[in-house]
Amino acid sequence: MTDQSRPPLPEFDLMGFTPYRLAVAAKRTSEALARHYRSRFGISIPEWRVLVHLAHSGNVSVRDIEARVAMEKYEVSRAAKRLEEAGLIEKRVNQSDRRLVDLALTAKGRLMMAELLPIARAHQEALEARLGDAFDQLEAGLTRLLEDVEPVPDRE
Amino acid sequence: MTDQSRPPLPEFDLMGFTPYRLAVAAKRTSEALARHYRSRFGISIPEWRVLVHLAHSGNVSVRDIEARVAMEKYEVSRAAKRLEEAGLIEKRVNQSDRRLVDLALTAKGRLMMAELLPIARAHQEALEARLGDAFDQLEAGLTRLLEDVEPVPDRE
DNA sequence: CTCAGATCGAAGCATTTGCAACGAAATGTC
DNA sequence: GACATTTCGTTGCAAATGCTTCGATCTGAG
Repeated sequence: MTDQSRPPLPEFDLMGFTPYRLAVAAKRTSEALARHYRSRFGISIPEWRVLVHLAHSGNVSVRDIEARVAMEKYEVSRAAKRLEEAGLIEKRVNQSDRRLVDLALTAKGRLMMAELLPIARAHQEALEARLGDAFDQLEAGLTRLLEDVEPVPDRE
Repeated sequence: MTDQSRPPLPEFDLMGFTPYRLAVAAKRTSEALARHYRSRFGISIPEWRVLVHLAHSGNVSVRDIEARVAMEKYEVSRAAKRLEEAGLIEKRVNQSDRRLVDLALTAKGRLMMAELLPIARAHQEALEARLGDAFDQLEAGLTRLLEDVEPVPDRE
């Protein structure tokens, strides 16, 4: 019943499977920084993404962030809720369209980001330095991949 | 209080941040296939990884899989539990070391993988074809990244 | 103006995840 | 052999996630 050799299964190497490799690479490269802002500020990755977006885009709605960052709207909504509870952002109903909620960093949030962004940048630079030439190749590949592969094909 | 312009925050572009780009790339490239085996067989990504490993490695323990695939042992354990319940693998206590649990595909599991592996391979080939030259660059970058960046640095 | 339909964001609910603690079994020490 | 230590795998519990539904608001047609 646990026959592992009868009909020869097609060879398939997970280590050479690009989606898998990308997942591992994503996890490894984000681990160190994520751990940092997690232990230092209690921030999760979705929250971090929202914060970064707010850091250079002033007032934006949940919808705006959903459109730009690769996040579902409920992720943005929940991240925003936690960030508001933590006093890092402020939510305000947009007066010209009251369905929209404008998000903006509070002073506290700005302070935190002022500390965090340089660290993130340093991480990026460290990664670039470590990979050397391979970094440019990686980026070229990623650029092609991200521009080409549809965001959500959504077929069954 | 929602002052978004006072102390000029460092510029930081999330779209150019490699960990973010990798995460998006990983999600997009795995989406289509994951949806496929999910709707067709009710398999999740962790389960898929365990299955692939078993497909070409005969009897292995949870520990073995944890070491090879980028998964925590509890993920492997839980995936194995679900796969056993689904009748796709069999768990058997290793007789020479009874702490170990040997995992192996059942006939049903082998049959499923015989159908799934060619599809996965086709996805891989489609991706390679679509990216063209950029694929080789991507792979070169990933190879460097994966061999170089430590699995779990684990510093505070 | 009225009302159907679309859009925005929040929330309920079931499932999954991460972490820590645990029991069982093996190993090493005396 | 007795006992502390380590290894293996599982599980309890709290938190996070994904999906769907919901209410509120806006838009457009008549």
